[in-house]
Amino acid sequence: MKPQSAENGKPADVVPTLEDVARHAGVSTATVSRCLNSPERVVERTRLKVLHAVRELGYAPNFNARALAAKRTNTFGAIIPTMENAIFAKGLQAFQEELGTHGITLLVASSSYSPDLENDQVRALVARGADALLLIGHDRTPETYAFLERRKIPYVIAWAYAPDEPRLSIGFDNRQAMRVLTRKVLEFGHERLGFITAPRATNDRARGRYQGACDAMAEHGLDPTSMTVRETTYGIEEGGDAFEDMMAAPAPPTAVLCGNDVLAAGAIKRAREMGLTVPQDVSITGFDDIELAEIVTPAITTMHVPHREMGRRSAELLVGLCNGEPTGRSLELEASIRWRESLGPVARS
Amino acid sequence: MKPQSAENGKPADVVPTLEDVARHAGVSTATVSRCLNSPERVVERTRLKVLHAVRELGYAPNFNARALAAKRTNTFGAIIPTMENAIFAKGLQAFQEELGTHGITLLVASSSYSPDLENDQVRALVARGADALLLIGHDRTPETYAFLERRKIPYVIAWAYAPDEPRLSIGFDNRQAMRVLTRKVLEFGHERLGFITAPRATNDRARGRYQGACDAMAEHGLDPTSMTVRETTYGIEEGGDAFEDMMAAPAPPTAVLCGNDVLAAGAIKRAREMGLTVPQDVSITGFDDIELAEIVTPAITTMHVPHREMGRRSAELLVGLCNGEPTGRSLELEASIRWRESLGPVARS
DNA sequence: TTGTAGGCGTTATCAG
DNA sequence: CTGATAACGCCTACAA
Repeated sequence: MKPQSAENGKPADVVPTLEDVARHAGVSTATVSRCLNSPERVVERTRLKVLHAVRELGYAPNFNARALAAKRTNTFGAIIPTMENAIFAKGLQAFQEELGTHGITLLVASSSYSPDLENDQVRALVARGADALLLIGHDRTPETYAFLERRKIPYVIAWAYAPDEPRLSIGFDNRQAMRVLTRKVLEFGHERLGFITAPRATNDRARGRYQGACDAMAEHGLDPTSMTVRETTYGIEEGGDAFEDMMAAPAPPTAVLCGNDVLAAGAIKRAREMGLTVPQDVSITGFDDIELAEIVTPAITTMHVPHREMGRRSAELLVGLCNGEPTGRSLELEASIRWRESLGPVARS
Repeated sequence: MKPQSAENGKPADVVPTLEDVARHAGVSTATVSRCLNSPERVVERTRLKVLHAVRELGYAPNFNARALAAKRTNTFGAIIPTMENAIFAKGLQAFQEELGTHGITLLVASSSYSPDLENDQVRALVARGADALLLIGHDRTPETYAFLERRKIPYVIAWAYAPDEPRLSIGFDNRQAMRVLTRKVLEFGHERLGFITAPRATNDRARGRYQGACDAMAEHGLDPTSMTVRETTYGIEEGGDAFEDMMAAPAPPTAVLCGNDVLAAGAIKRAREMGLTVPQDVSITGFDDIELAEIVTPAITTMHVPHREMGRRSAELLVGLCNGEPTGRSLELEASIRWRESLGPVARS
């Protein structure tokens, strides 16, 4: 069965190319190309003719061929650790919106918190012609950084601003933020603290947050090592398990700090199931301020991070970089506490 | 400043090409290409030599060029209405996992529930060489369908199985599912129902769910038009607003059905803020069974949809289609009620 | 088993 | 303002 024609009588299953359009319009391929890319460089009459042919044939430029020839794709890539929860959704949304105003398309990949997978994703995105990349946090394999440098791909690190990291980053100081939050917890009179964190080995944000809590304890004259720590993967259930486990100790914490809101939501849920009242029996705090934090009962007192601002600024910076602007500066944004209901004074024992 | 050399003394800022590798290894480009794509067709000795050169130069194939020449990208695309909440996350995850086992990469785009935007995304993905597409629901512009047909792009529609739709789809019957859920609500003695739905104009799932509720009412001898309906965009707050508005009526509903869990979560939250107890004062049901449904207090009685199964099956079907298997059949999956706490008997008045 | 060479669909450089 | 024509980086018959 040979390619024939569609029901409308037009040639159908041949994907029209520039050349088809050119022939159809009686001009050269170069002219068609110009019509599409810099319409002002061709006279109205020809332009109309060409545009007509384009419509007639249902022509759409082949992106791959274009990228190959033009060495620019107007596509940026973003690699986030996970799409499973909303932690990065809002920031990414803002990133995309800002890119949109510059006519740039966004490709998203998720690494499942695996540096090796992230490395693959970076290569895949770059191989696809991504002009620039948005990355989350500083921790990644040296190979990835080496690859990025060698290919001279502009990239920015979001969700983390660390004063001592050399790379271009836009975000907040995770360590400092958690230190501030922990101080508040301590000011409520809590002395036995618990800390539930995501795996820290390859996650500088999680590490920073943990260290921030330790900082605050030390400041307060408490021994950081007295803090009960549970490390667990993301997830409501996981957070709950860690919490339950922690509360089974002879002298359980009176306040449990969670490295993120998902974990905190899990802890709160489990507390309820265990018959504990939050914050009367135990205080729980979160981090990130995703929608979940407001929904849960009691609502989570958490650290609000500037999701949208990070996304928007990252886009601006990257666009600038691609247009040859001198490499911008890292940008520190503010995170601030959102007071809600899950943190209260220590219970009298 | 001219391209010089990196710290390791190797040429650096030139992106290595097949030809570079070939020269470096003392073979032809064809051989290098074979080493990468069908290693078994080249003897060990040469292969090692080539692989060494590849590593040495940090070579990574240019995807666009490859796609251009091979006319196959091993890339599928998925366009979902939103990434802002978790509704599609789990299914997409499963889709991606299944594709991964076939060596296929996934590109994701989100349409913000706009058919026009979706049309753009489809074209963008196809222009980028997507071999196949995952789409959500049946509603989209005729242009989009026409484009897909003309380019002969395999695609499958997920999240919706409608017996009377001709296109290949994998999902559940939204209408039937909501009808079942509504029946249960009615069996609890509720007669004044409220319905909060996402915009139905360009969303067949939302429409189906609404109709299902009407079906059940009619079955039950109730007038479907007596149901209070509020249509609102996705979002916790929006759901809350719709709920509050609805409850302000002289004879407010005793049970409010929500088109999805996000809306239901908003309703529950607002109910609490209004001093209403769920389900004693008013029952609320959701749809989708995303994580949120379990977290909220009270936990939402909702319709569980086969997220992962839809994702996995869609991937299998699409892979088959790309390998020239005869076009598969649409597949209806089951949705079933998850009983939790937000639905109870009608209050005595 | 390996090399040669043509072509994939665009863009960009130069003449005309 | 428009038309040849040479890249772009890779794949794949076809030959050797």
